[in-house]
Amino acid sequence: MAQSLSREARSEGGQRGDVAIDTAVRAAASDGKAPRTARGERTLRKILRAALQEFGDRGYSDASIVGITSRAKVALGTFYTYFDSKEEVFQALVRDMSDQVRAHVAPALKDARDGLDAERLALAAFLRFAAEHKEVYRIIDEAEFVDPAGFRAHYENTAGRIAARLAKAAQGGEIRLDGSALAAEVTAWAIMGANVFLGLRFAVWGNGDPDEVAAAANRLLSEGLAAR
Amino acid sequence: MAQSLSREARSEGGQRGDVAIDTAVRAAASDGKAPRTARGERTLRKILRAALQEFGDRGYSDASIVGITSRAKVALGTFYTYFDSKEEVFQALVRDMSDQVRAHVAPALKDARDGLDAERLALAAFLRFAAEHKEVYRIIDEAEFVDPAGFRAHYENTAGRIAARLAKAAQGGEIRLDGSALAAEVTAWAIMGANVFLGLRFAVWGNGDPDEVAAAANRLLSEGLAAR
DNA sequence: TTGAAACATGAACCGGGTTTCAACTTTACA
DNA sequence: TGTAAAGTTGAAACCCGGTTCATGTTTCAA
Repeated sequence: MAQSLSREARSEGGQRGDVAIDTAVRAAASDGKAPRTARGERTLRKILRAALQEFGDRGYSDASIVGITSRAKVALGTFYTYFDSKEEVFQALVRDMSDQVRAHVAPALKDARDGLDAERLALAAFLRFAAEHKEVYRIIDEAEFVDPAGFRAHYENTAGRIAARLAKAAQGGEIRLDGSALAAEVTAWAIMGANVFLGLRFAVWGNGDPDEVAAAANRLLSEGLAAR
Repeated sequence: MAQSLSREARSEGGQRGDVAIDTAVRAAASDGKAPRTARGERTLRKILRAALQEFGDRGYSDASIVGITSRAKVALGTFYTYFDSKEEVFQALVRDMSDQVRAHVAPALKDARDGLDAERLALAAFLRFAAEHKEVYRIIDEAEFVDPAGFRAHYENTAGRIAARLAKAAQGGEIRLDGSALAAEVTAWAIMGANVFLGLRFAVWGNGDPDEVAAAANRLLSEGLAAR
């Protein structure tokens, strides 16, 4: 049921450059305010898309429900058919954006020649995504204050995925490994933090070529800084 | 003149664990709303201290002027003797916190045996500071949305300082160096991002021992991940 | 075709927070 | 000691945006 609705609605949305919003649709759906009609799902998607834009370019506190509904071209009250509050849409969006990032990075890993190369490709994919979707970057960052739980979940999941990749590479003997659990977690968080800030500097603000930036960062990661 | 006022006022403030707020005092002072009296400076300091607490534990949008003035134990209207708006105090605070971080990290560098060791000590000092002053961490982070210019300035300055340290170490032949300007900037931002996220994970959220975390991160930085 | 459920509408309500201001108190300095 | 400048006060004006709700429209299944 939900399946067929999704397929129907997706075929009319999805302009170039837009990110999908399926996770948010499902999140809202599991919320007791699920649309039960194709029209309903279409409206929900319009609102979610509009909310992404509104939050993306005005920030949480300057964003307004009127702003969202007028972008979506629906009446003010319609918003409350699908969400209980401003905060709730934002949370739905955060979960979705978290998923978006993962979904855009994952396929890039397929081409990796080895574990370190996977990290390079992951970073390059992330940089490309961040450059093209600054709104997404911004929403996740602002979640630190508006939806701390969602924010934390996003980064813990991301760090967990990095740690898992490193563990696999360590098992294959490709990267050095000192058994300490702390060292493993520190490494994962350090890589993640570096990636996020490189995204801020070179994708969101400046324009560095994603591949060059990723290559430079990868050399640092594999060889370190100490002279031979 | 301002000198003697500062000395006077400082002697009555400064409870244990508090961060200083001198830069913010000066910033406000250069703003046309400078206090011209010892009493005035005392009040300004009370407001700034209160604002730091209020923003620190409620976040920018939940923080209120009433909250600030009642913490400071001054009347609501007094606030507007020193600041034109809520945003303006926040900006003053951001500049100040940026300075605080620098001021707490700088002295730790004196004991460094070499360039890489300096980075280790810098991180350890930062972690200690972040653990003890989560409000400061939070305010700088939230500046991304409330005071983008201040936020950007903070990180560009920080990255610049890291880059300068690395350049010096490279000149001494201690760390490898490929001449590329991009690589140098990528390295500085990567280190900074790693530090910030390690601060979030181990100082603000969890509790990792600053020295152990810094040691683990430093090994990653100097040796990299590639197996021998 | 029809009626019940789902959805859409936007004016009005409402609370909370920022900012103003005129009266009052304290400080500085001659 | 006197007075102008600096600082303090808090009630009230003012603004703005989130949320509600009664009414009207569309959808869907029988």
